[in-house]
Amino acid sequence: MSNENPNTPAVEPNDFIRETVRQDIASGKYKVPVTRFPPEPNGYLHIGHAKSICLNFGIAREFGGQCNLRMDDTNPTKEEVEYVDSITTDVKWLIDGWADHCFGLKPAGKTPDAQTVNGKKDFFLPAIVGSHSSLVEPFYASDYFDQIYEWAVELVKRGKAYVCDLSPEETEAYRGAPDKPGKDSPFRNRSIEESLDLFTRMKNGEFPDGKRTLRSKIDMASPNIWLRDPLLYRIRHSAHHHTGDKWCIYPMYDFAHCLSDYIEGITHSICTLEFEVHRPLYDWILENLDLPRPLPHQYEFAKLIPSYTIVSKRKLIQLVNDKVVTGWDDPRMPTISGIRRRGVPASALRSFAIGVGVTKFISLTDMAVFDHAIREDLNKRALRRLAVLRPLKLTITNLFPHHYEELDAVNNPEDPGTGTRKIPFGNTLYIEHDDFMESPPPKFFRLKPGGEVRLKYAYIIKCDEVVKDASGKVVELRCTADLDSKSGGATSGRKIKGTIHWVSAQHAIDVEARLYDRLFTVPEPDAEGDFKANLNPHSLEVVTAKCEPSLVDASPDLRYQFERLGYFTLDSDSDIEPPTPSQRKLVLNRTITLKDTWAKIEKKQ
RNA sequence: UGCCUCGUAGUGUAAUGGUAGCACAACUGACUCUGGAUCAGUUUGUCUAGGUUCGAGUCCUAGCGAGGCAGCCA
Repeated sequence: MSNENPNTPAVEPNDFIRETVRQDIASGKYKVPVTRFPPEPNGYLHIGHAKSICLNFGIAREFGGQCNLRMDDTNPTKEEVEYVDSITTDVKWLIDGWADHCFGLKPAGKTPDAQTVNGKKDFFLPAIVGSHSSLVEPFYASDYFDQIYEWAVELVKRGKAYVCDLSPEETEAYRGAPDKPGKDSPFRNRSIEESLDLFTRMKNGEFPDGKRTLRSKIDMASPNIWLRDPLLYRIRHSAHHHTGDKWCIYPMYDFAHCLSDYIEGITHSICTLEFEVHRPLYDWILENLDLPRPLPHQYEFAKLIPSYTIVSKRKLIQLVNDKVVTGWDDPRMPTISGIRRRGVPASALRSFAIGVGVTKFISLTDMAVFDHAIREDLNKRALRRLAVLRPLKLTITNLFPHHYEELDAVNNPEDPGTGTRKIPFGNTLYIEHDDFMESPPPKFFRLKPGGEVRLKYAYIIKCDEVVKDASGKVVELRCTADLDSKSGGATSGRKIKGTIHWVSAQHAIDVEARLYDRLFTVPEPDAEGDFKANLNPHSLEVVTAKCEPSLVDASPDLRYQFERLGYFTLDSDSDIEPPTPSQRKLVLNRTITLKDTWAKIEKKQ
């Protein structure tokens, strides 16, 4: 399957961050932009991350730069290799064929080189860009622990940092409040030598967790809380997924992030709004270390908040642990892996993630916009197939029971190059149960007693008889066909308002169709109260669908449209290589329904 | 009661002192062997009050509203 978006926008996106990048390149501040996508490996990537990925990689590709993937792994108690792997897979999938040529990775196992620049000591770890080699891997902030430690020592030597013995509770009390200045720590003015000694001993594991910290020395009275001598290092006797048990002290986000950016030569460090108040600290750290190369700068944008779902990692993990969904990649999840499994092409997700724009205004993005992006993409590429989700038997009484013919069906009217296929037709069919109503409301132009309808690619039929079982349920329709009305036939031009899909009962294959719907029933599930009270009880319905036989060859790389129903994709629960085609177990996920004007009319009536 | 940020149709997003546009949604209609797609059209907007200016969504002031910040999380 081509990963190219069939609707690549003619105009490149523009926003306040790109504006800055443009100016920085024009002024010669940087030669090319180097961005990074820095997730913490403590959960799966979701649709909100997709926006960030598209922003960072988008800037890289538009300005001839690069974008590094970096694990922001400075907290050993929360991070796992499973998440590193899923993140890497998801990023690759999302940018494949679009920005993989500016994907910055590093040689496996490589850490920064010490070098001298303009007479100053420096650490630098350049990326390998656009490599598909297996000898490259993502960057890890934890690969910089040696360098970050050295810089911490440097800050102490410059009198810009000190070891503090305050307990966590005392530290909090000393910090003050947003509208109340803090108080200096009693350890703030201890000697450089003593801090150096204590910091070394912290590193050597002489103290238990929480006993001491390394703090910057800035201003306890600052109106910005993040400038009130924020912590640089804490003690954590805990193994790390990437560095093992080498360390028992770990740098805080604020200290590690700006320096990681610097080491990789990042120019524009883009993050979400909640880090806005951290920016002065980001700058303070870099400016107080006398670094020889150009410094990175931080820019903030509003994260994506989609309606009818949640993106909080804590809540997502709860859905997984409580088995509300089958896993992180359940097609109802807003995770990138879930979206992928649902059958959404990467190009559709990108189109959405780019289309929502980049601002500093926190907004709720209507999921209908994503739905539209998916349909727009899939409409262009999906192979049309006939399938019936809820079968109703239909017998054509003026054809013999052994009647057999093959009809031509178009694979994709949006793409004539995909040609046609043959579909079998006989006197016994299945049609969609919804396509028949015994006493329909006005404007229902499908089948009704005595009414006529076109069978797609086949004949116009008339409903003569409705057969019911003992309970009164309709179990069969007996119809006569206008035998001259076959597509291309003598009376094929007759105007019939309705056209319905069907499959030949004798030739149809059974498929497990998983019909997914949105996971929540309200636009903002976690606005108030327990978000799980807003779960949609009908978010998954499983039916055995009757499909045209060509689907035995269904491929996970292709997308299908079941005509008049929706878009489907092969799920990984299917057999890929069965002993014989007829033994193949097929599971299809409904990616999204087609737009349904009738449902809207029906609702109004 | 501190600091920072943000307010443009229902939703999201443009307009960089010069005709408020686009997308989604909604609604009409055309076309249709997918009630899909496509095409044409309609409805709805600059938070408020002052000021600067020939001219303000844009600049200034004040107000109102929303959000963020007091993890040894990121």
